[in-house]
Order: sequence, then C-alpha cells, then structure tokens
Amino acid sequence: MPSAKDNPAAPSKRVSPRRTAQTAKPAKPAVGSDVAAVDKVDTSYLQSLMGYNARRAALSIIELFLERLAPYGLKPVDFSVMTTIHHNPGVTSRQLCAALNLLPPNLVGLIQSLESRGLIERKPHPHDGRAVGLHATAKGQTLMVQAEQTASDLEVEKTTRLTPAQRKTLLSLLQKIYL
Amino acid sequence: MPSAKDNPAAPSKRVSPRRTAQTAKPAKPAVGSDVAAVDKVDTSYLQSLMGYNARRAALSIIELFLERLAPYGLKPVDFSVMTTIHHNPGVTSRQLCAALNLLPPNLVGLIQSLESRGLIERKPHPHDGRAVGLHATAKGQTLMVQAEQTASDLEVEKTTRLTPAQRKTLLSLLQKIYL
DNA sequence: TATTGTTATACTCTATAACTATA
DNA sequence: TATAGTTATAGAGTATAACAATA
Repeated sequence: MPSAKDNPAAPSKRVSPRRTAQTAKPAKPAVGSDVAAVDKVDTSYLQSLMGYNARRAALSIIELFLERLAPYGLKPVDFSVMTTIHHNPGVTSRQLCAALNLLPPNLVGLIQSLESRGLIERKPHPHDGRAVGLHATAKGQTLMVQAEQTASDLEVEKTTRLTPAQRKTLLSLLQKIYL
Repeated sequence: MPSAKDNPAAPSKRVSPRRTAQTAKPAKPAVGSDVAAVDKVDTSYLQSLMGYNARRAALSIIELFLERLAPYGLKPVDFSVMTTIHHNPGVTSRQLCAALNLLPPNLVGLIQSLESRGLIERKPHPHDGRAVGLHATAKGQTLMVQAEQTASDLEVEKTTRLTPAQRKTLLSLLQKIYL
C-alpha cells in the first residue's frame, strides 16, 4: 500500500476535507399541528428519477474516491485521463476529449500538470505533425497500477450491498443510458 | 406544454448551450505503425468502475434535463429544492440540506431566488423561532406539476433502451449505493 | 452550549471565444 | 478549409469560516 511518502509525485494541492454526511434528526414525535414535513421529508418523487439517483450515487462514490486517491494526487478526472493514457500509449488529447467527454481547454493544464510530475511524456505523433502522443512514464505506470487497485477496492467497498451479479447488472444498465 | 411565455417566472439567467457530443472519428484504418491507441481508445477499465459509469450516466441525463427544464427556469438543484418544498409544505432549509445533501450557504441564494420569482413563500415556523417554513405558492405548485411531468418524460426518453423492469432495478440498485 | 439561517469569500469545475500551427 | 493544441477568461458549482438570533 502506497503512502504519500512513496508518491512524491503527489502535488501540493490540498484535497478538500469533505464534510461528513449530516446525521438525520432522531425524529421527534410530530405534534401534528402543522402540515406534512415538519419532521420527515418525503423525497419519493426525486427517488423515482434516474438522474437524481445516478447523481447521488456518483457523488457518494466520488466522495470516497477523493479521500482514497488523495495520496496519489489524483482526482477523478486526473485518474480517468491517466488510466486512459496508461492503457492507450500514444493517445492524443483530442482522443481523450472524445473518449472521456472533456473539453480541450480543460485538458491542457491537466496534461501539463501530469507531465511536470513526471507521470507522462509527450512524444511527436507518427503521422500527424499537429498532434502529440501521450505516454505514461515508468513512474506513471507504477503509480497507476497502485491507483487502479485502490480505486477498484474502494468501489467494491462502496457496492458492498450489491451482489457481484447485481454489480455487473448495474454497470451494464448505466452504460445503456450514456453510451 | 408550457413555453417561456407561459412562465414569466423564468429568470434571465441564460442556460449554457451545451455542446453536442463530439462525434467519434470514422475510424481510419490503422496502419499499425505505432502502439495501441492511434485510432480506437480502450476505456474498458474505466467502464468497470461504478463511479465512472454513474457519473457519465448522470451527466448524460442532466444534459437533456437542462435543455428541457430551461423554459421553467429550473436547473437540477433548483428543481430538487422546489419539488421537495412542493411535496413537503413547511419544510425548513435545514431539512432540505439534510435530505438533498446541500450546504446551507449554497441554499440561501437559491431560496431567495425562488421567493423573488413568487414560486415559494417563507412562513414562520410553528414551533421554532429560528426556523422558517417554506411553502410553494399557487404559482409554484402549477409550475412544478408541469416541470415534474417534463422531467419524468425526459427520463423515460433517456432510458428508452431499458425495459420498465430494468429501469426499476436500476433505481433500486443505485439507491443501495448512496442511501 | 447547540442550532437555524445568513454573509462573505475562496476554490474548483466547466464553458466559450479566439489564436497558432499543421493537414 | 478543417483539425490539434493552446490561451485567456467567464460563469456555475461547491466549499469553509464566522456571525446573529433563537433554542
């Protein structure tokens, strides 16, 4: 298990200490004087919406992701970019944008940061003088092997209430929405 | 179906014209000179992560949500707050924060905006002098009945590739992650 | 002392417009 | 003319600290 010390590549940027989920009130008995929602809040309609549930689930996982991946100096988008470069040596910025649904201007600083940390290298593209091929360095590859393991572990932990079959089903159904 | 004209409450804030998804290249035949990812990008690892898939699915739905709900002047969080007030008359800011995972300072401006648009009213809380009960006005109720129908329709459209049973399963599995 | 609501503010994320170098 | 990468910048979203009024 890597520590911050093992990964001097971790930048100085602090990770915001996410607030803990606010504990719900112990449900005082309602005196029934007013209307409905004095004690319990009904969110049943929102819970029928896929967008709401997908967003809440994603944020819940991302919250833990930020905490566990902080030692690697990787936030979700950094991780997505690094892992895509790791598994696709020579990939270009433009391809990353298309694959990950990012905008080119937002990728520039990110790429520069990863390069200055020694995690990736930029090499001339073999066929297109405009493009630049991105490659994970040995250091970047080592980092990502560890980071990917950490991410996978965290995900298993977050989906502990799902059976492996349900987890597979969930991934498949989500992809039917956005792919 | 309501138009912007039917809803003068819609604020002047413009809704960002979301860029259309970038079309993937028509896949030139690879000349096989370099490494892997010159043409096709492998994102199979990312697609095994729940957080990635949940986020992509959520953003995909939210993109259409922004477009369809723009005539009502409601963005996702505005909608969540309004629908919760609508279904829980008298609910307080603090309860909204707990139920929707929002931070109190970020709710202040939102509530003020909804009030100035005449969609909600703030009434003294019956039992707690510190708190303020939030209520949808007649105008707000009318707006939300329409907005909720629009949101539900859009969600059905976004989940066309899912059977009703799969849709129900997906909602249930997502809730097992964040609830 | 604890909580509700608020102000001020800072940081991050995401978006658009416009430029350059190359195809 | 179209595309890859970049620069500058604006806007939205999300976070913390600290305060007043009330419990």
